[in-house]
Amino acid sequence: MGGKLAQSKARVIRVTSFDVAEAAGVSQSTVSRALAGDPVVSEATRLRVAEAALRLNYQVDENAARLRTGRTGTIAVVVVCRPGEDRKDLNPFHSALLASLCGAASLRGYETLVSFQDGPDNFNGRYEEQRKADGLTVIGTTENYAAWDYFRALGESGMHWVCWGAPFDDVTWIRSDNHGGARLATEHLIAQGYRRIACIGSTTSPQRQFGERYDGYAAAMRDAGLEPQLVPIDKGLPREDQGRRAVARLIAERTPFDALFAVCDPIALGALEELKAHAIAVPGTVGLVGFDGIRAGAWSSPSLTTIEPDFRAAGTMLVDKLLAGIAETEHSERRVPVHLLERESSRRAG
Amino acid sequence: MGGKLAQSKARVIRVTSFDVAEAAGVSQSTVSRALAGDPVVSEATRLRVAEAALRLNYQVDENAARLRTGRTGTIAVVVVCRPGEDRKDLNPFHSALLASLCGAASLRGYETLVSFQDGPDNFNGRYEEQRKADGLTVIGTTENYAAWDYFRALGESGMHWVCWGAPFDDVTWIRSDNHGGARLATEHLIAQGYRRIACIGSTTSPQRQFGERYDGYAAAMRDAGLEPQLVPIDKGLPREDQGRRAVARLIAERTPFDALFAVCDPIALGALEELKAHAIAVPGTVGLVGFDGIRAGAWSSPSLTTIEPDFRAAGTMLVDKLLAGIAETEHSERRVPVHLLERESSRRAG
DNA sequence: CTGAAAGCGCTTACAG
DNA sequence: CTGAAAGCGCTTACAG
Repeated sequence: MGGKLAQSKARVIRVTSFDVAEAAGVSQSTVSRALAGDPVVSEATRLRVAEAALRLNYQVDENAARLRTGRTGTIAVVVVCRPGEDRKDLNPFHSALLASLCGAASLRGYETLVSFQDGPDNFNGRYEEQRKADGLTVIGTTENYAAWDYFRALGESGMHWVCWGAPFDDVTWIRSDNHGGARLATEHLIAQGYRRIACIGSTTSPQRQFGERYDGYAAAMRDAGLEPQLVPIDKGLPREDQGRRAVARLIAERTPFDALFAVCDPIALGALEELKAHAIAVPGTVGLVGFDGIRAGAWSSPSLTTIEPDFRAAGTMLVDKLLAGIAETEHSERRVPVHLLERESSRRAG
Repeated sequence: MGGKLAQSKARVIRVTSFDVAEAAGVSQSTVSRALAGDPVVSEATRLRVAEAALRLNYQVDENAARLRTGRTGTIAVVVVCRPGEDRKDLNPFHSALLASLCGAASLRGYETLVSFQDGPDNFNGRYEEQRKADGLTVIGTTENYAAWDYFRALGESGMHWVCWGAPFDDVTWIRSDNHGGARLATEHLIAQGYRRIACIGSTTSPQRQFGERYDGYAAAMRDAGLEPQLVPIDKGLPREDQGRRAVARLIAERTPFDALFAVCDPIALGALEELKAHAIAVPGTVGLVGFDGIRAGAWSSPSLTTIEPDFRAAGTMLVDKLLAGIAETEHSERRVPVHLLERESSRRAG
């Protein structure tokens, strides 16, 4: 009975364009044209219709409109999560990227239809076929390989999509300028007078950006006549712990080093803690630069020099690349610009 | 010509339920029933239909389905921005809340339709009338009063909505347990032996939580027989600067204090910087507790003791309260639980 | 400039 | 268990 009542209440009197037509004394098709701003309707009619629509509190039923036109004005956004992970606990990077994406779409006149997906029972990228969106953006954790395989396969069928974070290169992606950023970081350390600069990172991580950052670092080192040196991270640990372990290992092995480039900020912050634990002065004895520009780096002691991608650009580039794909327009950019955020951890006097 | 070409390509061969019907040798209505899982169709038929649908790559046109049923399975989320502010540059708090909300909706089987709104030309909360969503959640900056007035007025018309961040109390909101959290913070400082505890905050801010936090602080002080003392923040400045200024003023005025409770973490971090600039030991000479549990506080030196709201709960509570409103069910919770995150800035030996 | 009509692709009573 | 038919509320040729 409660259910029936609720249902009958839900079936509230809907105002349709026919009601507006009657109130304005015109036909339903004229209402549609007038409200859509078709210049063919006379100003007087448009006004009468607009007034009636306002008075009746009329809104176009978008489902009916879309059924006719096929246009949705919507971009689907899928956030890939770790299976079993709490969907409500997205990390700050992905939260910021999601927000940037939604904001950029909004500026282009699109709404975003967001869903979180973590397993085969809820994978869905068929938004175009379902007529729920004009295209798809996929972001989220790199680690969910099943998800990325699913979307890569879907893409074969010609749907419009772009992504950030896929573990492979043969899809349409946007990424930070990792190579250029790592080069910036390394050249900065060299300019500060550091010479034995090690890189805490990985060349084999599914995180493509880690490899790209190592490459940028190594290129800058070689250009300066210096020997690149990789301190590999231990898989499966939290990033901070990977940083701590890497430094602990360097010290235990008595490897000489006077600076560290960490392929991401959390690794750098962990490394910083371990250096402090060993009473190694930063930046006095060892210089340190991270990558990503996370906020926490501004409050560490010393504050962390880092490479900061332009996040706002990230959202815009994803949206613009997607829209270009839909419109079959050229759009060659796919690297988000980065800049050096120089703080204390790399500031060596002289 | 390019436009025409693009259009003709867009008008790609759509697979409908009639195509599936033909392929499976049944009627269109049977296809609809079979794919919807109607138990009335025979297992053999269901299999034939499912196979044909898969082979033809068929997906239900959700616009047509919704036009018939009226259900959307979608929650609209409006993010209120500052007018003129870059929509792509949402602060970490709102990014996290947005992500939490989308994730929570996802767990309840809903997708979220996100839009960013900042001015009268793009205000839109008419998602139910437009049949784009079953209800609305509004989050974002408190400062955009025009936006909040718009949504409050809309709410009068009986639409389903809940919000976080409105500058008034007479709407359906979810908030942190600000009073309880401030009490926790204050009692913690008292337990650590601090007595002259000042509160950096405001009792008149449109940010309702600031007033609630001051009240909780004041209540805890009085319960302990101590005198509450408010250090008001200067309007219109970045939060960090408000913290710096407040501490500078306390020192300039030679007001005695041995601890500070800041009504939010950024204010606390600014206060911490100013204390350090004056060589005042934290927590040795002055104890400090913030509110919000932002990540940066974990990396400050000393790290910041704070009150952390349960963000995951925030998204869930918003979604559940909205869904309860739609279903006309009881849902009385509206305070997100908080807990004390004890770190270094308040840890006084003895 | 306006109206009558077709049709977008479904779901769901109604019959059988 | 299945099919024929109505109808959800629009947009847009087609006529006038």
